[in-house]
Amino acid sequence: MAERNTKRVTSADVARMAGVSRATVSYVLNDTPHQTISAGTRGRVLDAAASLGYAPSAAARTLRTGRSDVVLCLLPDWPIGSEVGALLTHLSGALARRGLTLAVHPASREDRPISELWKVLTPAAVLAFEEFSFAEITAMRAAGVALVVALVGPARPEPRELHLSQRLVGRLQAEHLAGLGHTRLGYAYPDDDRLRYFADPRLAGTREGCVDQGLAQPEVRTVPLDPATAAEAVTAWRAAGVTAVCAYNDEVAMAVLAGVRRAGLNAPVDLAVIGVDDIPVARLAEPPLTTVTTDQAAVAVHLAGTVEAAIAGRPAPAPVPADVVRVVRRESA
Amino acid sequence: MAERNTKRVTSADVARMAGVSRATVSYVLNDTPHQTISAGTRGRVLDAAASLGYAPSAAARTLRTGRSDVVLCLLPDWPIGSEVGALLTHLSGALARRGLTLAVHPASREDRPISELWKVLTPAAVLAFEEFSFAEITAMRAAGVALVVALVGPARPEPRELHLSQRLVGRLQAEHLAGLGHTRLGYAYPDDDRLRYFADPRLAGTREGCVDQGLAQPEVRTVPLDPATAAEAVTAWRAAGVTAVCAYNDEVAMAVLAGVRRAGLNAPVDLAVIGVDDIPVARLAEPPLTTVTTDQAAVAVHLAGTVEAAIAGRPAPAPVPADVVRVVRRESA
DNA sequence: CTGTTAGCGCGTTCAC
DNA sequence: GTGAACGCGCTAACAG
Repeated sequence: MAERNTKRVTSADVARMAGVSRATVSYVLNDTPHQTISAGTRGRVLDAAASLGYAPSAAARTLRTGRSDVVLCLLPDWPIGSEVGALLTHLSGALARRGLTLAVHPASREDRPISELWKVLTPAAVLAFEEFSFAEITAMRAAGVALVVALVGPARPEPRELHLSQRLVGRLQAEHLAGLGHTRLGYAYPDDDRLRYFADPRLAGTREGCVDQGLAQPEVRTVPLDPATAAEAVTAWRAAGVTAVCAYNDEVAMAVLAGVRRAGLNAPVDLAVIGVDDIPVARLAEPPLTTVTTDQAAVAVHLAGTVEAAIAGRPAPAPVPADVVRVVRRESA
Repeated sequence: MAERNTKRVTSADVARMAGVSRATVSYVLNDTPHQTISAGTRGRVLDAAASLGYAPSAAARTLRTGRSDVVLCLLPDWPIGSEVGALLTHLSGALARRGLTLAVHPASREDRPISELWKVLTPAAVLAFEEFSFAEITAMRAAGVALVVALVGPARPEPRELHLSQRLVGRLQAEHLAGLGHTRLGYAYPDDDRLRYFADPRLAGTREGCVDQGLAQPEVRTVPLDPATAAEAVTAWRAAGVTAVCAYNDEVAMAVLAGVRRAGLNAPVDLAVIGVDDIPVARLAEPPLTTVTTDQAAVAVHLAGTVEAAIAGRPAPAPVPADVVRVVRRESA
């Protein structure tokens, strides 16, 4: 109640109020194992801490332990969609429940090199959408960062954390279209090269789905967000016998729809289209866009579990289940 | 070069290598005023620091000075668009050039209260999109946070940092439509109540623009992202003699366009529409959407200047110029 | 068992 | 230009 802060409340203040030493305060507040503190003392310390509004100084703790409770997430300089925004929001909550704080850092060319960043924040873990160099990884590890992950990127020794859900997305698109009776699929690949680390696993998933459903491999075409160019792609697909296309995301899907109209055709009768993300304008498309959504909350929980396990030195949790992705059926497919 | 890190490099290492005391290292590296260090010593310290790859521990510095170089930006739990994403990216760069590090924290209900957050990070400044309580503000100030700003929100004593650019956006929409000969405007207000802190200043700008251009006040209608409901709004506008509408953003604008089609009409002949943001799918709309964009880099630089000034105790810089906003002309208006 | 004393981690800054 | 203390929480060693 009495929160008439003027200066920072330190553990010394709590100790004084509870009539114990600072060490005791620390033991109580951290539930230190192998230290037995009487219930009475414990209660007095907890009460004092609460009534003073005590929050330990992260700086001091970090200085002492060599590692902060911050999980640093480096954003790429390429456009990230609302999907990633939602993921981060959920990740923030999931980490908070584990006593970790998410700090997101939007990259920018004018920025200092990332080494500056982690040296400055001494994070417990670093997540990134872009690749780290080997030198960077070893340097961070040496500096005490428990987990360093590139969420996406070329699948090397082990697959990336976010690959699985991306693959599931692509697979589900193919399954949905196959279920509608389509046998010849197209794949609308994004024009921005920087998106390939997301696009490749999605396309791989679609390929897998085609194999499973006994369909031929999809006809892949790059589709920029431009009606005229998209119309050319549509014409080419039609000439190849394609009757339905999986798009990298809803934006590309809407470009395909614009291309269909521009070509004087109609979706889904002339060409069915399915996107990814269910962005707000997907339902405003002409026709409203069928799309695949991901349960970002579930992915976030998995990611948080992976981070926590790495920090505690425990093995990583089981991968996300296949039902994190789901089709939102509208008129376009 | 020799960056074979194994442990953290500390100022003691630099001091040893340069053959001076730690105090001297600190003075050299911080360019401390009123401390005269000979050029020779200076050079040796700088060389040692560089060759060791020395980066001061932020934790120790924060512990000592009571304030970190982190600028904390709290995101709201309501959907933020790519506009804000771009702003943050530029802000990150602009702050970095001033020696400050941006840490973005996506809010979430499951999160701990924000007091936990700033107590833990001891940021130099806190920016937020939501309102702080008076108690929170005083507590943060007392804890050493130099600047606490709610970027948007009800304009109280002084207007919010981001109000001006929002007003300029709304004003420019009205001016553009007036320039096209329209005399009776509509305003498409977003359905999500949490967006009103952005929507209100935009609408206020449109009202100002109408006054300046000698037009009647705009006919305001709430437009959800749903074609059927949007069609009703379109019909009502038409009945009221409205020939052009300013939309809160591109998504709402695309809803209006969907409503126009649903009502069996055509844009821009039956109703002209102008959006805000120039999201990627705006050019894919039917017809392609005319919209207003903001130079987020300029806004970010202004914001960074405000933060820097507050930390240094200097007066705030001049507000952003009117030309941070610009019309992207396409077919819808 | 219960709790205390003491020193560390690292950059900053005052006094000599 | 240097020695030394400080900021604050953690934890090994130790006393009652």
